[in-house]
Amino acid sequence: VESDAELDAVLDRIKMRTSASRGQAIVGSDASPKHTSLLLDGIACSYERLEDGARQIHAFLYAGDFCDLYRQSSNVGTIAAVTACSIGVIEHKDLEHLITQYPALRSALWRSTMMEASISRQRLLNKVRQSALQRVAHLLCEQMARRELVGIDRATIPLTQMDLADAAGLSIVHINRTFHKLLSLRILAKVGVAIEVVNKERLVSLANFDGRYLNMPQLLSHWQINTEDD
Amino acid sequence: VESDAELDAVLDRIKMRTSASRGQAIVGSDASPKHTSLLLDGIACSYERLEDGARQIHAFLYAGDFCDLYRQSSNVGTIAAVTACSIGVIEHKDLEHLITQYPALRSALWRSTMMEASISRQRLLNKVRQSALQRVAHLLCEQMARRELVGIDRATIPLTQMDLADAAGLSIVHINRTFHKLLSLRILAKVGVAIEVVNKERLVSLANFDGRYLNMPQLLSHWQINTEDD
DNA sequence: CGTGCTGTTGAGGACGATCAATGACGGTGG
DNA sequence: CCACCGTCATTGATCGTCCTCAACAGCACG
Repeated sequence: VESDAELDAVLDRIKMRTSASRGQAIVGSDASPKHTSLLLDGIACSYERLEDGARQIHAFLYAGDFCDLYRQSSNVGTIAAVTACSIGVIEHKDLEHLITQYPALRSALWRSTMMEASISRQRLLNKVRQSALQRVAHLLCEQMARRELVGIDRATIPLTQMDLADAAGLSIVHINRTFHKLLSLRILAKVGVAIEVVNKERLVSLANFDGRYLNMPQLLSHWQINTEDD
Repeated sequence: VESDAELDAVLDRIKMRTSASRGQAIVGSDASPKHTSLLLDGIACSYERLEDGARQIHAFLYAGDFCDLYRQSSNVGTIAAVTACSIGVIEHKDLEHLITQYPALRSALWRSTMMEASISRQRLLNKVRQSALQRVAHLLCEQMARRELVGIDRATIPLTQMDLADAAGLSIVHINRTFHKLLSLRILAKVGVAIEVVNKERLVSLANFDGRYLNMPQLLSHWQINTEDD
């Protein structure tokens, strides 16, 4: 998400690397750990357990995302691996040094916070009053867009139907039926446990997806811009 | 939302006051006006028109809220008066002067942006997989909490059932039935066109409402705090 | 060879949308 | 004063979407 120089500087500060496999927690409910986790590879998700035991997925994380940014704003919650993940750990102290050294870093962090906010707002629109078909389509479009931003071209999204269900807020059974409808429409295809998007145009038009909300930097108003140059 | 000294300074810069009555737009879809509107009195809402003509209300605004903060993050949208409103207009130039003069102002603006993000995230949780009864209850709890923050004690919320419907994403008909259920539970009462909360405890427990997410300042992590002292 | 996770399929039922009609109230113009 | 209109609230009936319960198939892993 950051530019080259800053990225290298950040990667330099990674003291320790961990890995996690599907289902394992990356960041638990520790109040305030002394370190920050940066997702280096794989897909993770930020979720919350509801009273009835259901799992509500707030967001999916890709390589380059700071895990704790997502947690702070959702107040409470867990970050867990969705696919095999590799995680870098950075000390808070080091990160703060970096921020004073590279002011652009702070803006980058802000930008990703804003992006997450924008995503959840967009989701809000799409969850209410939209059919399950559109919800799922939109969710998949969002993943495609995020993957592109991180430089992944493969049209294969390694999410299970359960992941979709928990993220879309629909029952597994209904996700399955919806999924099959998308199969019969030749929009998706099955690749083992993963989902392949075979007709992106139709997916986008079905979801009424407008990826612009993911590219916010230009859209930020003068106040945000102000914070960048001090 | 701001503290005394800053508030006075801001109010001092108000060049012009406008008023709007129910339904009138306060901020239209102007790309980038040269001024910023501050809601001084009344209730407004930030909404968006969907393709099918339905109105989706993103947020309700109370006295002290900057209208444009809400618009920037929802990308596009309109701010309209829900009750009779009084609006103060501030030039961008003046506002920027104020920000350099009172650094705390910037944090205040950020905080309210974050609060809005937090609200929409919370809404997301409550819209999906919650019954209409709980959705409405939660929405009303949110309004009560926001009103308290602004210093309004009256338990009478001047929203029509249509406003509720558009904000909750439910049909007017169903809102009406839900509303009557809340009446028969002795949780709400009718006061003319407005809604009165007669049993707040039960409303809160029904909605499973945890107002903590509205008081974010303490929750903000070190990165946010950093932006306050430079 | 059992156990667990994921996916699949059927049947019944709850919730909320939509359509349609009606009532209540306030304002406006004749 | 009254007829007319617009907004908001109310109520009934029907229907589609999605949930829940329940059973079962495929597959990996021990």
